[in-house]
Amino acid sequence: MIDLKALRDDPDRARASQQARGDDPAKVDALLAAADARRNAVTVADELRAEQKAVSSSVRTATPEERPAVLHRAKALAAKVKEAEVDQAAAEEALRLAHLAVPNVVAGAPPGGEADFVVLEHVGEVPSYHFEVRDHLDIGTALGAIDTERGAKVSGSRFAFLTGDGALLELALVNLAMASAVANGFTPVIAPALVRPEAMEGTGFLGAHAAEVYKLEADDLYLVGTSEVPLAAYHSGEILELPKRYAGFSSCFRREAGSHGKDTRGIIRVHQFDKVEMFSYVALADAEAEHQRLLQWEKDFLTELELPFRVLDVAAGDLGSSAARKYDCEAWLPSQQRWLELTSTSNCTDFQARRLGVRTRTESGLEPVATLNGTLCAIGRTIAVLLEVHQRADGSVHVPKALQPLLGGRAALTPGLTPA
RNA sequence: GGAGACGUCGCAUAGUCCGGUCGAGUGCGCCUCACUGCUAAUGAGGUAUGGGGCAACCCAUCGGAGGUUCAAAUCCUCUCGUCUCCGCCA
Repeated sequence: MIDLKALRDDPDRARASQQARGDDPAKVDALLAAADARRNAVTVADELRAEQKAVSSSVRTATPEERPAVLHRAKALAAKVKEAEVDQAAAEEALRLAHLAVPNVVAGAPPGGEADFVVLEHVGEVPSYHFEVRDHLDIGTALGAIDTERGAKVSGSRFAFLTGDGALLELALVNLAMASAVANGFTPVIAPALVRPEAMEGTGFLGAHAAEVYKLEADDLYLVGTSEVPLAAYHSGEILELPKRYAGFSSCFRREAGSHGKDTRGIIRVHQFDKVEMFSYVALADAEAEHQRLLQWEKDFLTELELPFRVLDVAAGDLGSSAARKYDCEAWLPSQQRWLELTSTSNCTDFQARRLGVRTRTESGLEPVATLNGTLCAIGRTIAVLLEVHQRADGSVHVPKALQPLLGGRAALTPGLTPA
C-alpha cells in the first residue's frame, strides 16, 4: 500500500510511476477520490456517534417522566448511526480496493517493460569450451544427480529428483549460503512453506500473480512461492528495533501457469525447489543503501561459486507490485548461450510494511519500516548453472573451491561415483 | 482427534458473574522533573494505536467477524490463536 499522505502531497509522482510501469495513471485519481469519499463517510458517522453517545448516557439519568421520550430519541439515533456505519464500511472497502490496485511508486528504475532493463555490469568472463557443451540435464543424468523422468512419473512434469551428488550439491549450497548469510549478520531461519491467506495477501502475491500460487482449499492455506512471504509476515503487526536481517530457507512452490513450453527441459523451471532468501527490515531512509548491500551479497555469493554473471536494473514494467526497484543477477547458461536469472533483489520501501503493519519507533512516532528481499541461492537453478559452466570434456564437473569442503574435499564430480 | 482454560494499553495483570460512572485500575519497564557530589535509592508527573481538527477536543479500537441493546471489554453466536490434559504420531 502506498502512503496516502505522500500521494496527496504529490500525486504527479504516482501518476508518472504508473506511466513508467505501463499501468493506468487514472488508478491514482480513483484512489484519491476513494480516500476523500471515505473521509466524508467517517466524518458523518463520527458526528452521529458522538450525538448518540450523549443521548444514550442521558437515558440512565432521566427521570421516569422524561424516560420514554429520551429512549425514543436514542432509538431513532441508533438507527441513523447504523445506516451511517454501513456507508462508512462501504467507503472503506472501496478505498481498500482502490489502494490495492495501485502498485508501489517506482524509484529510479528504467521505464518500459521486460526488455527494457539496463545492464549495470558484467562480472567474470563468459566461458568458451573447446568441446561440445552439454546441458545440465545431460550432465546431471550422467552424474546420477538429476532424475526428471522419475520426477515426472511420481509427480508430473516440472518435477525432479535430486539424487546422489545432486542431493549433496544442494545441501552443500544451502550450507554455504547460510554460512555466508550468518557471516553477514543475518539470522538463519527455517520458514514454514504453508501460510494463511493474510500472509499471502500482505506480501502482494494474491494480486496479479494469484494464478501462480498453489492453494490448499481444504485447509485455506497457500504454498509459498518464496520464503519472502513467511519472512515478511513474520513481524506483521509488530513494532521493531531496526535493522533486522533474516536468511530463510524453505521449499518454494510455483504453478508456472503461464509458462507452457518455456524451459521445459531440466530443472531450470520446476514446480518445487529450495531457496535461501535474504530479507531485511530497515528504516525507510536506509532502504536504498540496504538494497545495494543485498545486491553486493548476491554478487559475492555468485563470485564464490565462480560463475560469470551480469547485473540488471529491471525496468519499471517488470517490477512486482510491491517493488520500487529491482536488480537481477543473471548467470551465463552455456547450453543455451544466454543469461539466466539466478538472483533477484527488490526494494519494497514501506509498501509491504504498510499492509502488514510492521512499524518502528522514531522521534516523530511510529512509522512503517522498509522491507527488502534478495535471493541468496535458488538451489535448483544454481545447480543447473554450476553443472553447465563447470563442465569438462571428460564429463566431470569442477567443484568451486568454496564448495569443496562441503563436498568431502572433492575438486570434481565424476560419473560413476554414486549409484544411479 | 477428545476435554478444559485463556486472549485487555511495551511486559505482567485487574475489570467480565450483576451492561452505563471503563479507553480502561495496578505493578514493571520507559520518559520528564525534583533530591542526593557520580550511580543506585526516593518523590511528583507523564507514557496504547489509528483517523479528524489551528486548538480545546471529537471518533474508532479490549484477538477477529456478526448479533442483542438506547448503551457492550462485560451478554449471545461463529471464528482465529495460545496453553493444559488425554489419544495418536515423525
